[in-house]
Amino acid sequence: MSTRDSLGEFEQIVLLAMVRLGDNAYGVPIRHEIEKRTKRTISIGALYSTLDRLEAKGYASSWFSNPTAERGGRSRRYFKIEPPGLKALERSREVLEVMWKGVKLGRI
Amino acid sequence: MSTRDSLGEFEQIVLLAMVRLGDNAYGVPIRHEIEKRTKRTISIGALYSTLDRLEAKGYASSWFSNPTAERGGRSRRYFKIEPPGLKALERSREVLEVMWKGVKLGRI
DNA sequence: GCTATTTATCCTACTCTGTAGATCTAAATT
DNA sequence: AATTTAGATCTACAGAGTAGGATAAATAGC
Repeated sequence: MSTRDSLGEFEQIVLLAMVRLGDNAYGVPIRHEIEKRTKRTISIGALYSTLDRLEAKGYASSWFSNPTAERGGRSRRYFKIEPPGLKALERSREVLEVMWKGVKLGRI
Repeated sequence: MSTRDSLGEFEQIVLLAMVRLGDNAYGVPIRHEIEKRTKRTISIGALYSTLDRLEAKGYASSWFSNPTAERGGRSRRYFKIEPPGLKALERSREVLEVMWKGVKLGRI
């Protein structure tokens, strides 16, 4: 691992979507939440590989639900942010905050 | 190029350092500004390769100064953010803003 | 029961970004 | 001319971002 240990931008976005969704955080709604809020489409692959990496780093955990009674059967893989993920999110926000502090782009 | 066209986190940080420094934005002070504000060390190589990439994408421009009268001779390569860089910075900020909006990590 | 439909995740492959630090350049000082 | 100082370049690799086709599993309808 690098010495850096802060998050990439997309990792932040995915973690935040997870936080926003709470108990309903699995692949499909996570993707939907990001697309809805950021107005940009994200591919399925982009999402799942990021989720896998977040889990591998201990920033999130996942487990499978029993299938529901709705049509369409594959089990959902639910995600939850873990304490190191929370810390990393905070650090990332702080770093950008100190760099932005006082900057007004309009005046350049 | 990807379809994404927003900035990586470190790219944002470097562009913001450039903005903060105004007329004094060349390698050494850029690095110093980032280390001072974020409290993390960054390697010389990390900085220059990012600067090169930002320039290649048209987000920044650079030019060489005539050497000054100080000891230590190599010309400074000054950097300036360009309009597409400003736009990209704004977009990146907006994306993170909508994802953060209303999130309170303390309550998780 | 078999097939179509629906929901959802997995897999593979590739490009771009992040990171490191040794090396190279060139002027001013001694 | 040797040393010191400021500064940029180079090479190489690890990690994050991106894309979409393939796969899986359940229900609905016949």
